[in-house]
Amino acid sequence: MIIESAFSILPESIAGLGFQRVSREANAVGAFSFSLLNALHSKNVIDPIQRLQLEKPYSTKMAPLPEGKDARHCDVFIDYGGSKIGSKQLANYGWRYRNYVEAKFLKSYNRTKSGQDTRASTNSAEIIADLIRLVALVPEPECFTGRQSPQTSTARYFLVLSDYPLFIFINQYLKDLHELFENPSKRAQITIDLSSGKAAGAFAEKVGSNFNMLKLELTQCTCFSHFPLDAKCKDSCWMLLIRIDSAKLTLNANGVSRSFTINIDRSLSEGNKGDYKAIRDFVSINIQ
DNA sequence: AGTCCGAGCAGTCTTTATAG
DNA sequence: CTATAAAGACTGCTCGGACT
Repeated sequence: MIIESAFSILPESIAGLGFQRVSREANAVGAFSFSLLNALHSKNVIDPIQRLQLEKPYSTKMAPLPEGKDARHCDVFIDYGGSKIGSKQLANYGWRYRNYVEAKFLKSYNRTKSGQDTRASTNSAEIIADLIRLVALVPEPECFTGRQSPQTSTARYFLVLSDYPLFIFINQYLKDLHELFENPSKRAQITIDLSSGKAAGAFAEKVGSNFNMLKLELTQCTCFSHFPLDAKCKDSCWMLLIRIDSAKLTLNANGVSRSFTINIDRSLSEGNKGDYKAIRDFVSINIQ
C-alpha cells in the first residue's frame, strides 16, 4: 500500500526533477524513493529511512541463491517487519510486510516510420526479465524450509517511467504486454510465453539463455498509471505501476515440467516439492 | 602535504545502418 | 516490424604533474 501511496505523489516528484534531462535509471529510482520517504512520513512510520533499501540482494540467509550467482539485486525494497500494522483485512487489499520494486526507465531517441522505438526488442526483453525476476527470485523462505502450506509475505511491484508513450517500447507480438502499456486496465492478465511463437527464438535468448523453456503467466495484476492528458505536451512523462497479485511460472526442461504459483490468497504452490528452488536457481544462473 | 586540473581509460549509452 | 552490429558520444574514475 505504501508503494501505491508513493506512486500517487510521484508526478510531483518528477515535475521537480526535470525528467527530460534525466538520462539514467538511478535518477528515476531516486525520484521514487523520495516519494516513498514522503509517503512513510505521512503515515507516521517510525524511523522511515531504516525501512527503505536500494539495490537489495535477492539472495537471503533463509533463501540463498546459488554460489557465485548471488549478486542479483532488486531496485527498491521496503520492509515493515516488526510493525503491527498488518492484518488479514489489509492483506486482502494487497498490503504485505515486505515489498520489492523493480523499476525501469525508458527513453526514446529514435522511432521507426510506424512509431515503434528502434530499441523495442532490447527494452521488451529487459522488462520481461524484470517481471521474471520478481516472480522467481524474490525470496520465499517458507518454500525453502519445507513448511506445510507455505505463504508469501511479500508484494511485488514493477514501476516503469518513460518520456514517450509506453507501448512503443514493446514488441507488438507480445500482445498482452503491448496492450497493457498502451491502455492499462485496473485488473490485468499478462501471459508471456517464451516457449512458442515469435518470442521463442532470439528474443527469449535475449531475456536469458535457454529461456525458451519458460512461460510466465501473471494471472492477476493491479495497475496504477499516470499518463499525460495531452500526449503532445512538451516534457510529458508516462508512469505505470504494476502490482503482481498472482502469477504462475512454468519451466519445461528436458521433458520435466516444473511450476511455481503465487495465489491470490497469499498461498504458494509448487508442481512438485522443490520446484520453486529449481526454477529460482535456473533463473538466477541464466538470466541476462 | 594538499589541491586542482586535464589526459587516458573502461564501461555504458545513443545513434545509425543493414538485413531478414 | 524485428534483430544485430558497430561506430560514436558520454560518463565516472584514476592518476600524475603543476602549483600553492
